[in-house]
Amino acid sequence: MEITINIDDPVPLFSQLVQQIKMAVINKKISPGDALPSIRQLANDLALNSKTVAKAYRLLERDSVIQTKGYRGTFIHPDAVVNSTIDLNEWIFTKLNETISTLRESGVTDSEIRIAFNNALTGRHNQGEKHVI
Amino acid sequence: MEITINIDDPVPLFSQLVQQIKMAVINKKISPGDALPSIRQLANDLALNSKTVAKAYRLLERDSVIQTKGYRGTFIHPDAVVNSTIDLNEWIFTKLNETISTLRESGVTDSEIRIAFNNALTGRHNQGEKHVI
DNA sequence: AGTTGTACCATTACATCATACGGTACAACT
DNA sequence: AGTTGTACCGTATGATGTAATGGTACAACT
Repeated sequence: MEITINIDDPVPLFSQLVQQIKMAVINKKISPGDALPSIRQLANDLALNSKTVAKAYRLLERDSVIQTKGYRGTFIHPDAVVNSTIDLNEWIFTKLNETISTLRESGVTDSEIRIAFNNALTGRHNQGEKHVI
Repeated sequence: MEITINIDDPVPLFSQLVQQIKMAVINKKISPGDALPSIRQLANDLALNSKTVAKAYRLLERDSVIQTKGYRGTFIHPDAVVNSTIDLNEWIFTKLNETISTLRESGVTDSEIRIAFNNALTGRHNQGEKHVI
């Protein structure tokens, strides 16, 4: 498994890692059950911070592409091949697009959508015009 | 119609204007058909930039609270009373919250939601992990 | 003792955006 | 000539979020 990180690539480092590991799974460079290098080991090899690698591993486990077994290390998930082909971002994009389209059709400004989005995401409510009678 | 703008209020100036005009309509300080001060006039009276007032007017017309008739000036919309009580932001907030909840339940990170949201809003696609086979 | 993943504390650089401002110009009216 | 709303150019500031970095610490194992 050869992983190459490009600092000049606009794609975030942790994303490059996620991509390449998924690609390695898809292209059978690594198979379910195989052990992955430890976070610190990989960080050292790629000259990255361990937090960056940890972030990639965390996302990969969320997508069930890898499995961390605590002190025993990290391994490729049994269903890794299938789960590597699933593009979660595509689904997120679609979901958000539906909502945004609905709002736009009602004449809502992109600015207003953005503000409301941030409010919704951060949990706070009623930022802006609180003219409720 | 007395309008007071507070510079120290964290609420944006144009929002304060929108609020106060809607409140004036609700409290019958102004009635449908009444003429509003011109953008430049009001900006001058409140010591605001004309663009700030114009932005408020634009939003008020979008909400059908006022009606601009070009060179003839701006007037209170016939349905202003009803439309002033409608809280569009509430509806936007609810709509976005539904989508965000759905995504979160699927383990999607707030960070990922934010990135996908920006991509969806700016129209661009496939930012981040483009590992599609 | 050394390694595993993980969870905190933190800072830095960079990008994006909202808000508000200023100037200039236009057509259509009084 | 003066006014109306509107549209375009622009700049400046403050806020916010991402990405990436560093250090420290923990329990559970070999």
